[in-house]
Amino acid sequence: MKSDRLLSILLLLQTRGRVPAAELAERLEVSARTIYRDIDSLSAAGVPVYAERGRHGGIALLPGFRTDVTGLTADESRALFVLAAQSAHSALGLEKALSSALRKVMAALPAPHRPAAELTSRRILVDPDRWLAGTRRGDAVPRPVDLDVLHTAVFADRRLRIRYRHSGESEQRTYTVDPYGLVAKAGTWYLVADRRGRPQLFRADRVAAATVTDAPVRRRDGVELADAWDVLRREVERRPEGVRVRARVRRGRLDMFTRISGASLARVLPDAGADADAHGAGDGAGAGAWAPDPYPALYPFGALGVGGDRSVQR
DNA sequence: ACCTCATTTCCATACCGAGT
DNA sequence: ACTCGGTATGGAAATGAGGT
Repeated sequence: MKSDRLLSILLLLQTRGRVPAAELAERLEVSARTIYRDIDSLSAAGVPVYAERGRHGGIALLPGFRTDVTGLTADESRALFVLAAQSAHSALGLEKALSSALRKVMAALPAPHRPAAELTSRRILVDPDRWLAGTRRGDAVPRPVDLDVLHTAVFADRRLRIRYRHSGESEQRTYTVDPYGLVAKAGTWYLVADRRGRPQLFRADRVAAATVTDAPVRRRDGVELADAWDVLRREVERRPEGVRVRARVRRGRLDMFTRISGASLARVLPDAGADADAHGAGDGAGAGAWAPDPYPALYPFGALGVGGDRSVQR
């Protein structure tokens, strides 16, 4: 425990410069007295750490002192910061641990690697959750060359010219866009970019061709990938499109049904009675369910079967 | 000179393992 | 079971540096 804390202190000091003992104590959940003892231990171990008294004082490392405990290459460190964007950590209650781990990695990275790792965390997002409407079709993987070009434009801060095929259209359109970054949403890559100053989402596997231009990117002030993504994600999930479906599902399987379909059940119909055996149900009544506007999309076909109009609606 | 804030010193408590 | 030594931790007062 103590050795872990000593390492945390060391890396915090590397990252932040001078830090008051009270702040270290708060962050590491011990008393300031314990922090001072840890500083003594670090000092005894040969770490050039010193305390500065008075107003604006604090604990600091001698200028120029750094540890490099990772041995990571530039690409390896960038890969770590892509992983770090996953919300799964918060779902597991590991958000704090992740933040602490990243702080350690960032602090321990060789100085030349740090800007790239930091940039990666701002230009790449991984959102493992499926769209509310449950997009399942295709799951097409973009040709590597497409993603490479998009990737290059994002990190080189250049405008991008793309030929893009919209959903349901056969012809391609050409756009010049200002990329914020790439987002992996449920395994599908998207380019988040401004087109004529407005944020737009482009599925990477619908980008037929892409060219990185010489023109520098024109991003809106103060807008980061996460902000633009948040706006676009909400827009997509508000869209009232999709397929209206009425399905028969065993009552005991409703929970699994909504989980698999990725949709929220709008209404459970009264017991379908005579149709109860339609799927060989032995455990009770059938239930009709469909999703009304504004979320009418369900894609449960195949997995559970669809009863068509056999459900009874009162 | 006085005040504020950060560090240091002193002392007490808790816990653990080894020895009796 | 008890004692002892070592380690870790926290509270409170003292000390010191810098700002006004």
